[in-house]
Amino acid sequence: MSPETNSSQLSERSLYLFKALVEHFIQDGAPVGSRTLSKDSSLNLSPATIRNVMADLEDFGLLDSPHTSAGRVPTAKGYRLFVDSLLRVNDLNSIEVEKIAKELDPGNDFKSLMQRTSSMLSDITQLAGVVMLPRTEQSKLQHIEFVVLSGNRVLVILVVNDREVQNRIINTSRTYSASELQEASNYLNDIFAGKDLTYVRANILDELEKTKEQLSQSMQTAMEMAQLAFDYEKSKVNSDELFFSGETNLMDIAELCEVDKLKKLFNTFNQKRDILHLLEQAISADGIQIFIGEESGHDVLDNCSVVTSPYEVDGKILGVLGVIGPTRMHYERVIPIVDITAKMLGSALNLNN
Amino acid sequence: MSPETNSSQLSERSLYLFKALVEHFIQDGAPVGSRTLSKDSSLNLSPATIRNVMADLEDFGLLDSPHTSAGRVPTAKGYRLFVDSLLRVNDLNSIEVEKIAKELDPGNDFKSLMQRTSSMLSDITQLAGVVMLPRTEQSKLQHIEFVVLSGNRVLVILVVNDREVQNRIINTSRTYSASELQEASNYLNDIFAGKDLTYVRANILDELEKTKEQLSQSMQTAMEMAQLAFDYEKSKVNSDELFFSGETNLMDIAELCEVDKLKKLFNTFNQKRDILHLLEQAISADGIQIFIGEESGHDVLDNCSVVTSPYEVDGKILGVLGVIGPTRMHYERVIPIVDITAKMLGSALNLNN
DNA sequence: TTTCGCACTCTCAACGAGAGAGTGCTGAAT
DNA sequence: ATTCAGCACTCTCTCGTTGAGAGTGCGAAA
Repeated sequence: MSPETNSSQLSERSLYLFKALVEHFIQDGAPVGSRTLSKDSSLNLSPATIRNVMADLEDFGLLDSPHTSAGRVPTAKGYRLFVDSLLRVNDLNSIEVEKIAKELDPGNDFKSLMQRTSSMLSDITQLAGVVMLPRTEQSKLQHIEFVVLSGNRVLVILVVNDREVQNRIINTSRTYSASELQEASNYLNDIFAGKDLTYVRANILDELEKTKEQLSQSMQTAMEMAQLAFDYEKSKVNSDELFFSGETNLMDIAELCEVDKLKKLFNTFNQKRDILHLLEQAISADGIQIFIGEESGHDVLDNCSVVTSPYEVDGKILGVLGVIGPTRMHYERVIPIVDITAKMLGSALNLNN
Repeated sequence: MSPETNSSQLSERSLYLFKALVEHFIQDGAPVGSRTLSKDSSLNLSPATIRNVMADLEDFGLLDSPHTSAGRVPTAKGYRLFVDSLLRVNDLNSIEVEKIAKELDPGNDFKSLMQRTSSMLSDITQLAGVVMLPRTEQSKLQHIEFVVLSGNRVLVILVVNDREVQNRIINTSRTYSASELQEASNYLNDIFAGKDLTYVRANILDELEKTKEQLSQSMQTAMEMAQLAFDYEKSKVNSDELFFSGETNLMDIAELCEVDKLKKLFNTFNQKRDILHLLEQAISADGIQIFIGEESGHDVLDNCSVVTSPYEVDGKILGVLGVIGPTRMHYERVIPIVDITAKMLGSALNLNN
């Protein structure tokens, strides 16, 4: 059962044939028979010999046959061995690297960059692209600002992490004047700017106590506002952001083209929850990570593989991006694309700072 | 060819039978034969007689038969007659009205309300829901604010129409201090708050000239910033916002369940352009509008109908919402749902003010 | 004008035959 | 001990056929 069992107990030749079979299957999508493989592989073996080898591989759980006379197909375990030990990844040609670089022009809009990255991934791989931007634990409050709206409503604007802007509207019990709120924001910026959001939340009450004693009206106002604003933040589901694109590319994949499977898959995308969960597993990996078929634990992803890589700025992981496609995908092409995209997105974000 | 031709030249009985046929087809989705209709309709006519009537209806272009021995199916023109002249709309029962009302709790987040409305529509109809929020021509600037970011970047925050917040980051040629920008925003708020965005854009240059003469440094700064900010606005595509949901519901519809049709349809949703175009046509209509099949001019919407209604606040149309489903949908149910949702969304937004 | 009867058309599901692809096993050759 | 040719076997897929079922159109009768 240990992964070593496979590669060590199998002969060089078996592995060579296995690799040839997987490549053939990825190319054609049809079960591969002994005859095909005999003609295909450079070692001159008869179909009969190859059949023996294939029977061994099937015993190891690397291959499966849909039915008695239908050639062999790699299992999830087979794919795992393939991507872990046998696959040789292509280098991307420079034209494609250029293309990726061009699409990742940082620009000024954070979300648009994420969206473009996702689109680019799906475009270039003809699969579904996904970029996750986790709600960072560490959120440094940079600036807080209040704007009076009509009807006892106040717009709170938080600038976080030198990049991200959060807006929320709070209902207040009484009408505040613009100058009052100006004072409040000045005060809050003075004490909380540069602090972590969780710290801010935790210390509002303390500050409120202090200011009560000092009885300054403006500070009192500031604290009231802040409390409302950050309560809202707390109540808000801590939803990370996920940018999909090219889901429809998956509709061409023969393995998935039954409508009800597609429906389940698309529903999963829409809910985001499961995909998030999957990507969160990848966030701690220090490079390309590949989830194959059922391995991921989500049975909608049968016949699907997810190739992911975290992207980082200044050695700090910011998020995860990746590609979702059929298990039968061109890993040797997809892997370097995901890899380089993650790196380039990282540096694009770095420039942005 | 004029719509009157149909209803006037056809006998009462023909129309009655036609209506029965359409209702039957909407229910079952199978072509309706003369025998079925004979048993179904309360007027006691033999199948043969009904066949004669159906032949007439076919001549009028209201019915079609997939093949010689397969009963009849309504054409787009037939549906048009049906929804325009024959349909009697159900009243919604109060439980459903309650349900809609509950989902449309205004809350404070504008976009979330739109999203919830769309979800609710798709949920309750089991079709695809869509809510459009057009980028309003009239955008009153309420407040402008600058925040210094690192690296010569400045965050511009515009509050527009007492509700909407726009963020953009601009690159500046030199570093500005926080107090400089504070002064700038004060100045800009003084002269431009309450004005229309297009007016602001148009008058920045004029003001710039004036301030040049006065040579005040802070005003000069303000104008420079404003110009950068509003140039950005100009370059930004004037993209209206569209909230879809429940697209996957359409995967159950028998008429659409071929994968390549679905793919085209979903691509259309993703591009948004065509759907926007369609909804924009509905914005000037003063109530429910129904696009049937190819009528819409977008051939991906073959076999689809779109039921729309504009929603308004204070008599001013804010946007359009609707439902996309098969031509064979329960109009008598969908129409009142769309209608009441539009009205309730209108009043929810009104409360919000 | 309505209806009955009848011949006709078209689809669909079921069935069976045959081709094609691929296997596993056996026994001989290397 | 490998390797491999031969062979019987199995399974799928396609195609043609067939019969049932549904529905039509038309002409003649009521």
